[in-house]
Amino acid sequence: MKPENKENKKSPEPTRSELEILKVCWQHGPSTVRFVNDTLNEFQRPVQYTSTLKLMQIMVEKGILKRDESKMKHIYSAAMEEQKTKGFLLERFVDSMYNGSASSLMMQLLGNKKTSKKEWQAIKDLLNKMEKEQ
Amino acid sequence: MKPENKENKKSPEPTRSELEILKVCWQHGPSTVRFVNDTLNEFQRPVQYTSTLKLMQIMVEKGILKRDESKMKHIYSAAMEEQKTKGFLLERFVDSMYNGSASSLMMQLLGNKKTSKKEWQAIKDLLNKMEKEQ
DNA sequence: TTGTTCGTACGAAAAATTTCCTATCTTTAG
DNA sequence: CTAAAGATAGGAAATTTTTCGTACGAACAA
Repeated sequence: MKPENKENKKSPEPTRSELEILKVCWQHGPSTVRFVNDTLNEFQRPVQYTSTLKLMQIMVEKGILKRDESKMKHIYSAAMEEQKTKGFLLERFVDSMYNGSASSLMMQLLGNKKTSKKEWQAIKDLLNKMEKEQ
Repeated sequence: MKPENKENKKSPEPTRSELEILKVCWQHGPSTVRFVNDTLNEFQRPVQYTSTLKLMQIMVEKGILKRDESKMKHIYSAAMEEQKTKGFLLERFVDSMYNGSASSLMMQLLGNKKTSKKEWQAIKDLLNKMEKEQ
């Protein structure tokens, strides 16, 4: 049996630029290259159309995006769910930075000035709610 | 006044490999290249001595590491505190992945199977403690 | 029809990151 | 003293990531 080198890719492991694109697709749903590129240019940084195109093509090869080629304007969408991917990345982040300790990360988060009172309240509410549901 | 191009580097922005090295320095304190390299080889992946050396030299240039050259075996240590750097990276992560919403991240974290009951309890305790101190 | 606009494909250049080879110096063992 | 081991420095190669130029087809307005 020849080793098919399509399924056994370990991790999606999006690069930084790929993540930018992924986020647009998550946020706006299936999109054309034009739309993604416009969005990046408006909210992130100047980037050429063909650069975005190329990256998105590569992401299809890697299995990070899917695309519908039935029409001329190809429609790209995230191949992996937002929640799953974010969860995976978060887990890696916690493992790598806080030795897998979620509460350590929490402490950092709460000690962070950028965490507003509103956020803090939201977190408390969330905890309370989960406690009740437990 | 000429712009001195030493202080106004925006972000430390360590790369993945640099972060590996940083973590060793944080965990074990000031270290020689030899020690860091041995540690990486034992716990991370095979890597040549001079590769680690080169990277650490670059990190000194970037201001990510400091070094004491007074003795032959240079001693490297993290230039930025662990907490500060982790906080910065966490903030970037939250901004990028959860639109800056710490509570969103929390939800993801708590929904994650990998967050054990022990962790969950620790988080609750932490929240309670902070509430009292507030 | 014809030319302009907008789309994809593809290769290659450019930039960033990572790895390692080689030279040279210091220390240490014999 | 000499050889071997271990250290740094620096350049260059290799890899990965990102950007873009060019070619060419499809749609569309005139």
